[in-house]
Amino acid sequence: MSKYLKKSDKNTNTSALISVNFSERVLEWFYQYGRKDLPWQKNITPYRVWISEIMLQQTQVATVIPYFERFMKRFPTLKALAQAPVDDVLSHWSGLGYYARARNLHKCAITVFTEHKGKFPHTVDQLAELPGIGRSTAGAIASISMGLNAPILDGNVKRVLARHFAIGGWPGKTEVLNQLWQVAEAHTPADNCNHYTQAMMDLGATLCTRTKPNCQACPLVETCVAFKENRQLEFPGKKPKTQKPTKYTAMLMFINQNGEVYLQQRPSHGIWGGLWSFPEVLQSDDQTVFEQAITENNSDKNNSKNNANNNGNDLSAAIHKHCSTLNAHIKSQQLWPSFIHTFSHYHLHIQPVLITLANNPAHIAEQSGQWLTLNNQTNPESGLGLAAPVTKLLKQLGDGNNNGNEHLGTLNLFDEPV
DNA sequence: GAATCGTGGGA
DNA sequence: TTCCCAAGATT
Repeated sequence: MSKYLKKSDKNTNTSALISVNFSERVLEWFYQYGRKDLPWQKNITPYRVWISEIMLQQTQVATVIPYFERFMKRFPTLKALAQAPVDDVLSHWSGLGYYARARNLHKCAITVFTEHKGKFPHTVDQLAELPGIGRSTAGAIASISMGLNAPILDGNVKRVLARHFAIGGWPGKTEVLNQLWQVAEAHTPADNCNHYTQAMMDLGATLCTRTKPNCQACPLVETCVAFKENRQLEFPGKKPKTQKPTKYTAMLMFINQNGEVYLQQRPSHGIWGGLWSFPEVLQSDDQTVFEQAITENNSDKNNSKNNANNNGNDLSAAIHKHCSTLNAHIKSQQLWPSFIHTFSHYHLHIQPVLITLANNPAHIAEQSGQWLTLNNQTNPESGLGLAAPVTKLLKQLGDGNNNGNEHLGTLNLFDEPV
């Protein structure tokens, strides 16, 4: 029994008539005005549609297109993806964000390859059991690439349905979401479901936009409750806003005499899971604590023994600890301008520290890090997944130690050696 | 039910 | 500048 089985009495009498009329108008509009030339709309296969749907989760079409092209070139088939190292997959995902999508994508490819003989299962329920595929993505894959009758409920469809049926409240609330799924099911047609799915997304993306909806051109304008009452912008309900906290960290950019930099792989869970990044020290939720740890070094260099705050938790101590572990000898170091990187749920204040070494430390087997040449860190050629701020810093390093940076004059230079 | 999980573009 | 949020899923 399907989790998403329609109730037999869902479409009755007038609602059935509206339903038929609703989808017919949407389809008619689509055949004339819908998008049909997006990369994943050519050579439609479950594999290509799946990749596109995962990339498009919480990500705009314009952003996805170049990633999709590169990804398909590197991983043309499910088998190619299943057999690739996860680092390679993450490197082709670098910059897209939500990296669990890439890890699940790889896991899913392996699952389909080994447990389903390389073919995606042809039911929504089975698709939704696969890693990274939820109900809406399963519906999209099933309808678009397999011709099955299945509803979807992405951000576009939520907006169209919420306005047309005046369904209030934030869709993040379960009750609102359930209402939207109910009308999504009720109006998904038995025939041409593949085109209907595409059509609803196009409607939301090109006409029923968040601001300035083009209602005059909409095939649903005659029955749209929000239009009739001129309340389009009230739907869908807004997410309650919360203030994002700020966290603090220092990134240690070690560069050896060969011009190689030291990166280490992050744990597979948590932020930037599985990506490669600079060693981080002095992580804190407290601005004052962090800034004191940063500035203590050069503010009181001649009196460090008498400084009550110099308790070993400052930047200098953290750097020496890392150098000891890496067998690195410091030649010089400097603070680069700090900057803010904003995530979906917090701000991260990043203080980069460039540490130029006087030697070339040997690789240590039991450590998760490795020394990498600087010039080919640009994704995806690096073969490693890199977080956006790391890519940015590596680029600045490669461009010649921050030359041309207007903020260079504000750098605080350490004495050397510390 | 509430948190977590990225990034870049547009208003 | 600041805020919102885009083809959501998972824990």
